[in-house]
Amino acid sequence: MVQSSVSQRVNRSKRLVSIKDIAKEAGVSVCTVSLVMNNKDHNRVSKAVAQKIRATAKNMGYKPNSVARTLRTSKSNTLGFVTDEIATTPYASKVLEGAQDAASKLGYILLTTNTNNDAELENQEISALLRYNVDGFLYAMMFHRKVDIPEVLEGSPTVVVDSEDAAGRVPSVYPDDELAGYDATDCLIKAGCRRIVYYGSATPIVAQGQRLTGYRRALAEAGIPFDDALVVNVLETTNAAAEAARVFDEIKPDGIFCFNDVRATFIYEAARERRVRIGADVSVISIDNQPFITNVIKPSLTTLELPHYEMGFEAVRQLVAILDGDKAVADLESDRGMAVQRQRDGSKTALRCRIIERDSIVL
Amino acid sequence: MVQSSVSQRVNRSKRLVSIKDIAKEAGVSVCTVSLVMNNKDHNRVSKAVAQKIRATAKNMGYKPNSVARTLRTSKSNTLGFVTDEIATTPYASKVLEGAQDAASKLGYILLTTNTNNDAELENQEISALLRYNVDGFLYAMMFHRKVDIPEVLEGSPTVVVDSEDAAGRVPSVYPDDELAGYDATDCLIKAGCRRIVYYGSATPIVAQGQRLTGYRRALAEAGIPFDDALVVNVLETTNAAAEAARVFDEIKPDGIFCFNDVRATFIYEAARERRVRIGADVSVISIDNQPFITNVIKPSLTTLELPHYEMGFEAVRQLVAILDGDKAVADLESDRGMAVQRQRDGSKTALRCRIIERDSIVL
DNA sequence: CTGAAAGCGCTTACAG
DNA sequence: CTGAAAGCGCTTACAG
Repeated sequence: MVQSSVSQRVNRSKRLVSIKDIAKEAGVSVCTVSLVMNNKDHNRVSKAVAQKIRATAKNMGYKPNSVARTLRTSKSNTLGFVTDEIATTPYASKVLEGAQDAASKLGYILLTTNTNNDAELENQEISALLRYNVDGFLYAMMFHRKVDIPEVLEGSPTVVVDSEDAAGRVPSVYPDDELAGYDATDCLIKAGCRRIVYYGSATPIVAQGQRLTGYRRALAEAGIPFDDALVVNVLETTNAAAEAARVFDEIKPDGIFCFNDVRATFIYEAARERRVRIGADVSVISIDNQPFITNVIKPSLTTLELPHYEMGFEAVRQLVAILDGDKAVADLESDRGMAVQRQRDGSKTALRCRIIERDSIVL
Repeated sequence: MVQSSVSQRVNRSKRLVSIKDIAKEAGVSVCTVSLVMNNKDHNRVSKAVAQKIRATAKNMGYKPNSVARTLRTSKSNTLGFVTDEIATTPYASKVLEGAQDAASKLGYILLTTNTNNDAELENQEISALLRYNVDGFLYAMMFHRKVDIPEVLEGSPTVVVDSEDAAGRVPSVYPDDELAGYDATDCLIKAGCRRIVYYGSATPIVAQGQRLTGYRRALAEAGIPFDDALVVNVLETTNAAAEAARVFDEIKPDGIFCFNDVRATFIYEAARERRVRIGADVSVISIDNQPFITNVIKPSLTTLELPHYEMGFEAVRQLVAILDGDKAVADLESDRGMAVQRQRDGSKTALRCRIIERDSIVL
């Protein structure tokens, strides 16, 4: 056994000071103490007594027991954070960080659990959280998709993070991929590009469709006709290199909007082989902001950042608004929340992606 | 307010079935039910009664209330997971995933909190977890260092993750950086390298010193004299490129062991400029396994992977062993745990880094 | 083999 | 303004 286990175990028996202890010490009843400790003493307890109670509580180092309070009130100030698979994508765990920050500011803590994309395990884990009386759930996915809310969650306030409830019933917070497609394309247009390739994903995920839609909208607004031949959808594992070659050899665009940073590396490689200078001969923009890519490849890649932190933060804000009412979250401000624009449609909240300007766009 | 908030709020009042309900239904007392539900009925409750209780419990969908049990027993089966700053490093949140998996298998759940490297916030957050009666703590850092355990944690069983308790008192689980340095260097030696550069970190973090030590041990074992001139410590932000150039222009090694993948990209760039072929003219190995680097650069980079998942898993295993005894964790097996070798020294557990072979080493 | 009772720490009507 | 009492759901001696 580990060396220090014994000495550590000893301390476990230490009983914390309770409301009863301070009642005895202050010479009042427990209910008076309770009133005061919950700041419900106004016009119910004399100033002097309240004063004394507060003082002795402080002296004795009183900390309210959340477990007891939960049992009594069946309100735990606790949120279940359920993920399908955390962190297969780097930085996706920023979602958790945002959720934790918001929760902390609102007086909540998070019970987190990972379902490994296993429906049975998911059920078990959620049931476990339920037994701990969590007040609500964050149902967080690894990427933007239409998702079915598990049945066990019915009856518990829930907010979906980085996905949309397929049934359209549960509030959902996710990136505005249409706007990201628009912003990225618009950025190229503003840089003077007129022949813009969308180097997209051949997998029909939500982001692909919406980013393409945004691409088309930006073109339309600029009066540039849409040309199907400029849409090149690829798979990282199969035809990405070949299609990147074709982009330069046949299409010869002046701007390229890549679905993500990884795909952009194929464009970079093809450009290098042809001595096409990105940031000088052709402009490139993409989405994801994986610093290990965007800062490492030359020239550094201009890209849009998915609002991971903000999604977590906003989802908690909405969940607590459901739980405790809008006033409870009124003065909650995200440190970085100002960077995103919300776009609401019923119970859906699409968060704008921030653009990170680097050197891959021709000035 | 969000559309569905009202319908969601309604369900909150739903009371779950309790031990009392099933006692009434089965015509027995609550304590008999309690005994049975906790499988303590052997030789204390008749088989028939136990049978009946189990059946009605199942019928009524009984779920034990963990909050009540915690209040009564002051054992919550709950662990506090405290991080300094989650996920500034991609995949570092694998630590959490490993911890969650182990916790789930051992019947624990995690309360997670983020201190943002703020001592005051850290105190608050830990105090909050204490109020929820967590049985113990994981104190998880973002990278391997000597760390001071906050005072609030005293008295609570704690295991440090990805760092070492500076005082040497609290059990600590971290990567075996010395062995990583040894393994990386040894891998180059086995590939025939004799003139091996250690392209390290100019920041004196724990990993730097230990990897260098491992490098020297491997050299010594192979009978290769250590040459201080082959140690090139750099900073990513300042002299990495210049020093990488010097490695090729002056030192001309046949093998390069890079402190991490990001540094390896400087070596790659310098090699490319000089038309030195990595994987053919010179062998390169590094540490981190950031797939976005290692798989993207050509040739793909052979590298060692930090045991993030395993550290989280192992730390929970040790913590629960302290809490519930060694037998409680006896049949816990990590899905991937077999890939690591533990190296124990008192309360310290160093986990081996797995080597991921790719194409940057000359065959 | 089974039940009555106390109690974990707290909150909340209720009575005075 | 203050206190006695009940109860949240459970477990654990104790008695029979």
